[in-house]
Amino acid sequence: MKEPDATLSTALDKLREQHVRITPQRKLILDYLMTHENHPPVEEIYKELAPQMATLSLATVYNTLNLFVELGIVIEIPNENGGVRYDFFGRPHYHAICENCGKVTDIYDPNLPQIDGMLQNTAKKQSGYSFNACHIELYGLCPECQAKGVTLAS
Amino acid sequence: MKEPDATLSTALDKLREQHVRITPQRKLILDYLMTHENHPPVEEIYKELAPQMATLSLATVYNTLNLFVELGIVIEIPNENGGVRYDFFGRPHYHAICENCGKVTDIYDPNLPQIDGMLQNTAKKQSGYSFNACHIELYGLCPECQAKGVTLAS
DNA sequence: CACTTTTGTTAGAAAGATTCCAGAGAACCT
DNA sequence: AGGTTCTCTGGAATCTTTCTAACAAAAGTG
Repeated sequence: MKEPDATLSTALDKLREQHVRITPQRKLILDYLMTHENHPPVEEIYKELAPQMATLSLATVYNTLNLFVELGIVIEIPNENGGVRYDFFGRPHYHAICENCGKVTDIYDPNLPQIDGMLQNTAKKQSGYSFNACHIELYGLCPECQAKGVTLAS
Repeated sequence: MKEPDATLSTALDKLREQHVRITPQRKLILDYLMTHENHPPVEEIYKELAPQMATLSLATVYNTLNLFVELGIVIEIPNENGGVRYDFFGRPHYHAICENCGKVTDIYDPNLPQIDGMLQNTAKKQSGYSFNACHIELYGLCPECQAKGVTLAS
């Protein structure tokens, strides 16, 4: 009963629900994001996938990623150089980001729903917003960069 | 005992501590960020300040903002269009961001230090990172856009 | 104080990233 | 299958950010 791509088909269902057409390009990009934990920037996604689909256009990668972000399937993570990395958001999590090497590590925290609730509660009272998503990033040094003896300016 | 620019001089002290020279340009940009709650993008800062300092260069705005981010005086907030907005970070807070109009509202939460501690604790155990900063963004709709009857795609 | 060294600024050019566009092609519904 | 509508492509256009070299200003030295 173990479908290897159970989550992929779930994600595709989500696309169908939103009346978004499922094209080979979208499937390919989604699959790439789901099977890679490296939080790639646009350029990397394009370079990896271009060999598999010779005609894939860079514009399509941009368009598709923007679409996925709008649909909430994928989220953007700010990059040290002002760039953006992409992250398949199948299960809620937050991010540890290394300020030296730029690595992004996912953190799965059982308390996240509760924390999320607290934040939204306070924020709603103070601002009157209604919320539907929460992004958290912790900045610091990864174990490798710590071992190298890197220290931060501030 | 209410210095109107108490926080400005505090921030300038922070620059001095880091042996960063205080130039008119840096002072101008810092002052602008502190006295505006609009979380401006680079372009807006430049447009606003150019009349006040005719020779101000766009490159200097970029350089200065990057410097402030490195020093932790200012933080970057991801923008809906992949751009970046800048936010003077005098007191810890997080952000409510409207997915329709892009407005950013600061949330000051008394529980933030505690929440921050919980997040860092879990993240440290799971990843081995050491942390020194935490960014939280909540995405949703601001009261004005709610009143307009805007609803979100997802 | 002069002198030396370091650091910051400018303006324009260059590099890089992202979006636009029109026509060709593909997905979905019945 | 047919037709409608949406999507993709590839190159150009645009926008954003960084680089460079020359100059200016400030800090440190004795």
